[in-house]
Amino acid sequence: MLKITRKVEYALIALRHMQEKEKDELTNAKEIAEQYAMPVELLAKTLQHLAREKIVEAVQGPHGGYRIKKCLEDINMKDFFEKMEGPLGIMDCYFDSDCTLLPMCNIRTPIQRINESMRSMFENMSVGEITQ
Amino acid sequence: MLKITRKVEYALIALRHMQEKEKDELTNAKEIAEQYAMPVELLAKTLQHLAREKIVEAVQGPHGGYRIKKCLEDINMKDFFEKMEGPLGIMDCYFDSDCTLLPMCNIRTPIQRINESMRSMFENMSVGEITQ
DNA sequence: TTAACCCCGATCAATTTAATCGTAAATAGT
DNA sequence: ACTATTTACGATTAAATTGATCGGGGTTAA
Ligand code: FES
Ligand code: FES
Repeated sequence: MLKITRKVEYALIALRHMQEKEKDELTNAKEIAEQYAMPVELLAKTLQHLAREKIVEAVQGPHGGYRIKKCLEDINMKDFFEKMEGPLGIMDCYFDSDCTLLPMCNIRTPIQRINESMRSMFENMSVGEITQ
Repeated sequence: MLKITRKVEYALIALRHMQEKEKDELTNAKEIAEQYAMPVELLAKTLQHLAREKIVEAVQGPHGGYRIKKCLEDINMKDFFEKMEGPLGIMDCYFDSDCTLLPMCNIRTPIQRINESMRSMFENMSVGEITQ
């Protein structure tokens, strides 16, 4: 309950790893995967996802790799989570079709409040802050 | 990602339902399950769990049922979540054996910060606030 | 003594998450 | 041009978590 996924974890670790390098220096998936004992393929996919989101830039071919593209201070964690995993809410009903599951639900309003608190907490936190 | 479980949802709905009744009035599992279209057995289990935690009181036998026991304003959501689902953290490594999974993890400290934020957010929120 | 409740562990099913696989496509070095 | 190294990406399989059901108990009012 209330856990983040491996994909997000791998993404953050990779970003931090890249951030510790020179600007423009490339890092390939294998290097990161080895260093942090992650399954290469899954990390690769994660990096590809980050590239699609324009957070990192990919360079193909031998000696290729990834480098950070966007300023990480400018991305907040809520957006980051949503880019990586889709809508952020403690219950699915927060989004699609207003609580269809429990038609008589009596905790709708308070649940929305919790959702807002959580979202705004992550909104006030930048990715850069996490990866330093 | 970052979702609460049905068990917690059912518990909150049940508590709110009970709170709308007279103090000391009993509600049985069947009544709640029917009203909110929940599987009786799962809700029953949830109520039993609440009883074990002394949040509600169970009365056995015919015309038995449950009633709220503890003042809900006095339980914070962090404790409530932990009573219902165990340790609360966005990553397992927050608890048992410091991040054994990724020995070289480079985001330990920031992850702890996020955990603390989340925990304190839920600590400053009472169950009563949610169930009104 | 029976019917209407609660109690609880064990099991099974469904969903979600994690990991792997297979096949491109790009490109630097030769 | 060929080859080795790298990213790209959908499809599939495996594992873990969550949700639901089952089967056997207790308790007690009527
Ligand atoms: S079903 Fe959406 S808050 Fe209850
Ligand atoms: S493994 Fe615990 S924060 Fe990274």
